Amino acid sequence: MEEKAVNQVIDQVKEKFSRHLEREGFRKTSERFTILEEIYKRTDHFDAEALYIHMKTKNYRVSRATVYNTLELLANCDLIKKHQFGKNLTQYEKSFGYKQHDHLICEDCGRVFEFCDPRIQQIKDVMGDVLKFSVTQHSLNLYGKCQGACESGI
Amino acid sequence: MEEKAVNQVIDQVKEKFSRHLEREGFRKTSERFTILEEIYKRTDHFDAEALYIHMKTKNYRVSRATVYNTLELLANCDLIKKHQFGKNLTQYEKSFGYKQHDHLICEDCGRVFEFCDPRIQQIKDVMGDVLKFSVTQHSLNLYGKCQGACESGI
DNA sequence: TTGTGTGCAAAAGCTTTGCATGTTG
DNA sequence: CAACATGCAAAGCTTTTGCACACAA
Repeated sequence: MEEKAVNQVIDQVKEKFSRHLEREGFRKTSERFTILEEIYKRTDHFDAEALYIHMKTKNYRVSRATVYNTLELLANCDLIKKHQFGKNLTQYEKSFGYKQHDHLICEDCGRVFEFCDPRIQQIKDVMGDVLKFSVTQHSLNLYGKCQGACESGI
Repeated sequence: MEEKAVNQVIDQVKEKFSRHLEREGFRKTSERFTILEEIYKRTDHFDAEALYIHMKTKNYRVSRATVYNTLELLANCDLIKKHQFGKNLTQYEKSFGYKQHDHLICEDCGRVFEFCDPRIQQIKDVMGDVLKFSVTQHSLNLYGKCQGACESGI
């Protein structure tokens, strides 16, 4: 059953978050776990405001400040990943259990697609070596036009 | 002489900008050319506010609105390139005559370095093909720590 | 002369901060 | 119960917009 799997993942990420908060000496508040749960129940890419609205819609009593605060904490323990897709707006995606991937952004419809290519890892390794730079992370975005859904007017 | 070369480039980019404005039916205002000139006299990466302050310092009478407007025009004709290096702030760099390159950003000191790797072109080609996506541009940033200047405390 | 571009200031959009109150450890 | 987290609203920062005036075509 699909939902069972989702719940399993939610248990795992809560556990991981819990350990992170403990390790760093932060408090385990209900808001933090609720936000994490809602993120993992939902899909794909979102921004802070959308998440805030979502929480409000579900009648949770949270503030923007807490949303931003929690997103920061979750990013710090790799439960979500921060992105910028060409706009001055931070977008997030859940990252637990996801394999490394990069993004294709359609300049027409704004949709975000994902892809993997091992060459990016090679670039990181080689460049870190050559330039005496310890690379911790990267961001690769390809921009263009999706010839599928978008061009057929969907 | 170094300065002579700079002036030659400035003449070339003004010419290119002029043709672009003509083609698109925009007016050739002194502000637009002055901003272009100041960008090409200066170095590397900058943001809109820094450029605005720079113009003010030089006693040019310009507004932020015109700076933003002109940056947009220059980006549209490939005389400058827009970037976001992990902050919600658009940064720019002159791009005329520069070969394709990507960026390494030091998470400690914020400095931006450049590198080239042909593999990125392969990724663009292959992914565009596989995913039926016409890739027009990309952005690849590597984040980490520069073991040189930064770690020795400079 | 006509209408686009400009300067200025105000507004908008995303994010952070200050403060009083609530909750965790 | 002490310190940290929260909610709320205000402030901050980057970017955009509205309007009257200036100037390119």
